Amino acid sequence: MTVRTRFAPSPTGYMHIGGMRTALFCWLWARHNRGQFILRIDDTDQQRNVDAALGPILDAFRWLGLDWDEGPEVGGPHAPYFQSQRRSLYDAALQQLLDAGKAYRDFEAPEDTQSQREAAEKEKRVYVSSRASLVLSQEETAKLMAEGRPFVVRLLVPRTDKVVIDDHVRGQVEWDCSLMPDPVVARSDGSPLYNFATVVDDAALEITHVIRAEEHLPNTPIQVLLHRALGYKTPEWAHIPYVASPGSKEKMSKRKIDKYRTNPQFQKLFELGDQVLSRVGIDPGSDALSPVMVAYYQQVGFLPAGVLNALVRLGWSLDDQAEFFTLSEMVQKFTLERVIKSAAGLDPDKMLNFQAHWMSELPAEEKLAGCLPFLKKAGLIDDENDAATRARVASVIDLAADRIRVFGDIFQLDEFFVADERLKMDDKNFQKRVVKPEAAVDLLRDLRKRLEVVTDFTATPLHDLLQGFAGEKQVKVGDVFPALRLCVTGKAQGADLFRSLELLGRDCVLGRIDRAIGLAESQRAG
RNA sequence: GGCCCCAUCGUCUAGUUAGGUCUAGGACAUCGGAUUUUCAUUCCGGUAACAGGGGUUCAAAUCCCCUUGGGGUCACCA
Repeated sequence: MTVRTRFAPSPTGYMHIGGMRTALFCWLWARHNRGQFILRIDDTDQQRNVDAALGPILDAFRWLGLDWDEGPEVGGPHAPYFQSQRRSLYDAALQQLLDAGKAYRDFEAPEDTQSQREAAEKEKRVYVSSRASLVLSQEETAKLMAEGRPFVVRLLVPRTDKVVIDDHVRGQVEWDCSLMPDPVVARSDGSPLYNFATVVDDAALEITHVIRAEEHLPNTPIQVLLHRALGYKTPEWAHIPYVASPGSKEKMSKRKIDKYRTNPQFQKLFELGDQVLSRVGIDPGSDALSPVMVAYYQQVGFLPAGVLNALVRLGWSLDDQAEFFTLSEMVQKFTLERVIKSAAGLDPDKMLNFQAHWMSELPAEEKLAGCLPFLKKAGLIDDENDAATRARVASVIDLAADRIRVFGDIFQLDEFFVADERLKMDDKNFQKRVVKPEAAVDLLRDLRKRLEVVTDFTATPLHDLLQGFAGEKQVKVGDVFPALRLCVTGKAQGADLFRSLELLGRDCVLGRIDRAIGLAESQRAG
């Protein structure tokens, strides 16, 4: 048997991080078994704009490197892969159910059904369908139809049956059919409902394993009944836990983003994200892009490897040790058997840690390729292809070392790209290190003279020079180094000071010292 | 409320199927310390969990029951 799994997104305009985890598990199970992974678009409820709303979803798959064997763009033997284009299949299946007497036309007014439901609830009684339309004779039914009386089609639930599944994650789960209302399978306009279309398609596409989030568990008995009624072989089920928001068991949701902003576990990620996004021209406060969406991580400069690793470890583990997995290792080692049952909260800190790990493994050339677009978007460089620019960026990346966890972290080193007059000063520390200490400005002036004449403006001689200078002046290096750093980078801390000086170059360093001295003097005067 | 699911450090998890090797392991976070005259990294170390109650058993985190708690879902949405 060839394993075939599917992921069936609705075109919503964005890819949910939790949905992505579900998709990843589907994909991994298919690949692990050398089977096929199918993308099917559940757009029965959509009108236009399917293309626009689908784009970000396909982009997310492409970005993470999850390919699909059948589906949009690639087609396949069971095309089309949009439910909106498969109507004839549903119509035929509907007719089949009706002909076999396994479904019936329900002429009951929706309000009546609703009030029965409410009455049952009030009386603490289980609600099941009245089936009033079931007693109608063929003639009566035909008459009502001829009159144009609206009806829905309901599956006739075999009330004495039980549905038992052997779920790959949850084990045996069972439902008593006597407690189930007859589910609607077709609306009054004849269009199929989710549960029905899904079953028809899962069978038609020969899906062997339905792997989906556990929120679908209550749909399962209905779908099993539908499979049976249509004479299909039921697929195997695996209901995986949904992705919860950090530190909770609540399903992660796009609408709760304001709440997440105040969640301490989300703090570092938001800080990082806000900082990067504001530089690349995206409003960090807007909910058009948030950590609930896969695109967020891409825009902030995460690696697919980092996101993938974080996702796979959410609800799945190999053993008591392994944390890091490449995609191909995941394919090799993933099994449904080792998926956990309980909901797993997204852990942004751990995600950042996975990310940092894979970034540190990334070859320099790829780091460069990743950082360039960020600098370009922020207007910090002009031409990504210019050899000199690339060389400079490469040097900065090398200097930054593991300070770059996401590509957007390159902005931490923006002093290497901004013009001198636009260098932002960390005012608080500038006050403390340069403006307030009496001797600081004089010291900087003397230092400037030395820097002006030093023959070899590279890290090691510069280090020796500074060291000697401090000794000579009888001051602590702690009084000189930080002040100099503030003057030339605007920051209180950062990458190696001497390599920074070398990379900045003599002219730049001298100019920035002058500017800082001027700034300090005017602040002292003021 | 009905139905269903879940329950180990703050978080992600190992251990539960085949009870003993678990004085409960790892990772992230956190706190200390070392290295780096900054920051980051790296390295060492610390704090920290079997929801509660009953059984079964020589022995229970592991099996059974109850309680509590958390969650999902209850549409002519998907």
